[in-house]
Amino acid sequence: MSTDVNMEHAILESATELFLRKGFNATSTTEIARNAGCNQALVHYYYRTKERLFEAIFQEKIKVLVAALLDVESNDLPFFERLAKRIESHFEAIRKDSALPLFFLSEISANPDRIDSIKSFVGDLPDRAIQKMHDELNEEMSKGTIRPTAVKDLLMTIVSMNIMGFLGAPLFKLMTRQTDEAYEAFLDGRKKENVRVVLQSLKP
Amino acid sequence: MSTDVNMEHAILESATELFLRKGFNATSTTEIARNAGCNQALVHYYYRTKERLFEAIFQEKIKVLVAALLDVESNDLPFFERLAKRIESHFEAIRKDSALPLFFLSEISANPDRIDSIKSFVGDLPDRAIQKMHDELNEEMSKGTIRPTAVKDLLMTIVSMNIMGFLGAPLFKLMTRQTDEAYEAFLDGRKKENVRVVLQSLKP
DNA sequence: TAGTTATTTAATAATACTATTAAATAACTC
DNA sequence: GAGTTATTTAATAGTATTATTAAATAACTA
Repeated sequence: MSTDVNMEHAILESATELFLRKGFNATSTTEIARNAGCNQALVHYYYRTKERLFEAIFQEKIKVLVAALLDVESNDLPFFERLAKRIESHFEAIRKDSALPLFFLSEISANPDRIDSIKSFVGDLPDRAIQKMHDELNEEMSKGTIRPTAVKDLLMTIVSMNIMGFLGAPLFKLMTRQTDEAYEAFLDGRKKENVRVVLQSLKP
Repeated sequence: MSTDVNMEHAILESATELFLRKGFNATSTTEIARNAGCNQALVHYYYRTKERLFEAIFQEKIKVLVAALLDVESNDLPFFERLAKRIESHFEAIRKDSALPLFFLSEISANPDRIDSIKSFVGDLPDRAIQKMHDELNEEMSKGTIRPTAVKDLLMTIVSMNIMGFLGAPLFKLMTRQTDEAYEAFLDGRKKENVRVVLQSLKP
């Protein structure tokens, strides 16, 4: 935490950390203030309400998520290599902010209205990304290089494979009795494994 | 809710529903009581504290989870068919209680101590299941019918594929603009798709 | 039916939390 | 440096929450 030259920012960082780890309801503005090193009233001075503070963070994190899903502006590699690159890039994006998936899923579950906040934000970006992928898949299918494949299924498979290792970390560590280090190493291997599984699943 | 012949049970059901949907912190004993149709003090009469009530439910749901992961007492089919059966059975187990994965993941994230509660409960069950699968895989590998495969990777792939469709439902529905019905149909298809992807990933 | 125990409620103590206000301090402007 | 604005704090109103207690009601037992 940068020496509070900017307390407003320190509060945002403190709140981000706590909201991501413990969720909206389990985090109090008192705790946010303590963690940021200021008086509790200051949290309200800058953000008026806990809800607004949360919204600010939620919106910011939606940006990160959307970027992670779509930013993979790909090059002119052949299909399979291009796809491999995207999967790896998606994997790395999640690794960088690995608390995000659970954060979104639980906050949406606890308060479904928040999905509107996402809806208005992402607009038609997903549609365009899906359309693009659709075209790419069609081209390969007509060449017979991949089996008939629905975009939704491919996307679901990629996201499933890439997210679960991070999402389920505590439970997997427990079930497989792995230390934190061993699990980190395991995750490293998953990146390649995910690519392999997805690509192989497309083979005719 | 069965006409409260048994209010203790009604409270448990009410709390289960609310805890699963909104999590521990977002659920008050007042709400649990209202939802069960009784006075708030009765919740404490039967369960003393909110924490104990939660523990009771958490423990009960661990049983369900463990059963879902391990109960697949399989028959004497050939390897690939046996595995397919297990994957489908796992998929159905999750579908039956599809709020459980998020419930565990978020409660553990919000309060990591809860993992001890799981640890003491499951004992060496995971170890034995993993060992068993390990033996089965080794047998196939030595016959050359599957590629070299680590149990952990195979398990992670199966769980990833089977859980994500339920876990990510709200977000996937949003991203792909599917109605609830369309998404249900999509999930139906996922069961077979998951089996296909996993089996294909084992091919040498 | 009288007495005993179990269930349920109303009332409330104790606490924690969000948000506001007024005052104090620091930073800035001219 | 005086005046103005921005930042920060202490104090607190208002509310919700968990948990307890004592009393009321229902169920059971002999």
